[in-house]
Amino acid sequence: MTDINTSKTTATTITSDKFKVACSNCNLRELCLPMGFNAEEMLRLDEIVATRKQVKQGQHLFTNGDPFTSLYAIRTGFFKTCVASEDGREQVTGFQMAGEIIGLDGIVTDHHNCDAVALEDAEVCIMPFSNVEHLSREFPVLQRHVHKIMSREIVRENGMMMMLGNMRAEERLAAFLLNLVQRLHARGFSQSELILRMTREEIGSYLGLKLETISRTFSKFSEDGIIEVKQRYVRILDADQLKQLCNLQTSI
Amino acid sequence: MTDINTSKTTATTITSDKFKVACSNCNLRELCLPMGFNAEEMLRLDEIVATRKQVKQGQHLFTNGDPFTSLYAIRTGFFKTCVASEDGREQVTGFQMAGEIIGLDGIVTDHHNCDAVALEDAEVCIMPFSNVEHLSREFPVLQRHVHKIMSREIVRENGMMMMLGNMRAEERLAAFLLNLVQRLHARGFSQSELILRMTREEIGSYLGLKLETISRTFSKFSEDGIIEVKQRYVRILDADQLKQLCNLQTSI
DNA sequence: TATTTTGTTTGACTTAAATCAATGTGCTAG
DNA sequence: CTAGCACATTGATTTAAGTCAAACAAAATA
Repeated sequence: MTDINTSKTTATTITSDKFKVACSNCNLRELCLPMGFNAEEMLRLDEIVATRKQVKQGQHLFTNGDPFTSLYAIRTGFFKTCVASEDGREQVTGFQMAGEIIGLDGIVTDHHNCDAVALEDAEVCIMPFSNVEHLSREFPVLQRHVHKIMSREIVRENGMMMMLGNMRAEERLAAFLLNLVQRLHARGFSQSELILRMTREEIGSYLGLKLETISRTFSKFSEDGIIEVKQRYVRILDADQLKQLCNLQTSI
Repeated sequence: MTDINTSKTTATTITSDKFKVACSNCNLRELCLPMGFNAEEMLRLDEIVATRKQVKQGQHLFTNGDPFTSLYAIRTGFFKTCVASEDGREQVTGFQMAGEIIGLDGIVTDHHNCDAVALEDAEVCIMPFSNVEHLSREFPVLQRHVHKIMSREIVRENGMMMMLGNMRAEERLAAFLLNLVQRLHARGFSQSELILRMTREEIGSYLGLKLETISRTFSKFSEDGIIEVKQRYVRILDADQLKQLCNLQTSI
């Protein structure tokens, strides 16, 4: 377990390289660095990411109905977003990790339309949306980036609709694992092993399945030699077979 | 059938009032009218909606993989958007009517990530996205509006995920009908009757169900006196019961 | 008008996943 | 160390929706 995404155990050892990679996308300042800004422009961009916030495991970053003021760029930690129906059924709509943005759901109504909950201790950058908009007017490259972030979320959710509408349990779980591992890999973690930050029930909610089905499907994959599972630890033994299982393009 | 959304039969009779309402949202010029722009500013905004395009029934407005250059504001007609998996399964991701925007899926990758198909003869405004971005920098109110359009789509898709992940066939169809009729009502059409522009199969694809299930559920609703169905014509007899069936907030 | 074609309804049967239930596992805290 | 708790696994059974198939209706075409 050298390379794995065990934040608590290895958080102190991941000091420079890993951390830089993991956070390379995590706020707009770092993000715009490779876009050729000068020092002064960088300072301006810093205005929108000056404030940081710690969120303890289990705590809500925001809740459905909260007034919308800011987007949040995740620096460290892991979140879920979920919506609830009137009669209490809950649907996890996404899992977000370092470098990803939460809060886009609030723009349209000026209040949030889902809950964001930390699945482990986390740190976020608070980006007041009026600042984002103001600076977007000044820096076209930032404006385009904000648009891309929103468009990416729309495309991701299109893929989720395909998954929930058309795919069988095995396909869904395969696509889910591949997507997770791919995103972790882009942050410098292993391609073949990961620690799940969520329960079987949360995975089930996300994939439109019950927790028992998730458990059974994990066991099936394990028996077939496709993965090795032990509690939250998952190692991918046969990525090709996993890819074959899901004909969905998890490209984004 | 006085008030119903029969575009072909009544298109010529809907000249002034109805047409204005139906199209009140249909492009940025009309949309920004109530925002207090002066004539000169209006002319500037006209730049991005100068071009119109006709799309015949069955034709693609754009196709997955097409280079992304523009958003499209629907003036008249009805579209579906859909994504396909590698093995050919198709998922309808949305139905769009006059006043709504298509093409947001293309921003993130500079090419489109779904197909947009006209379900009846349609006219759209072509809005080159670079123009939209340019003018957004100049007019904060337009910038905010563009952000809201994207956020609304994200929230809508969150609701779809709840639907596809948690709701039963009856709930899905009830929510679908209520949503359609509500959007039509906002455009000046009847609250209680509508003409479906799509097949049972397309409804099924959208709702994650098979066409036979759609047909059976229509029949069930009809037997229960909740709706009257005859082919594509639907009249809602008991909206309350329909609302009770779906505990989903179809607010947006 | 006759004839395909396309879309819809309905019935009989199957199945994937849900539900219900029991047991197992590994933390956490006293 | 062990008691309690949250989470996970596995088995038995049920069920909502899918599948297969036939008949029907409406629209398009000849």
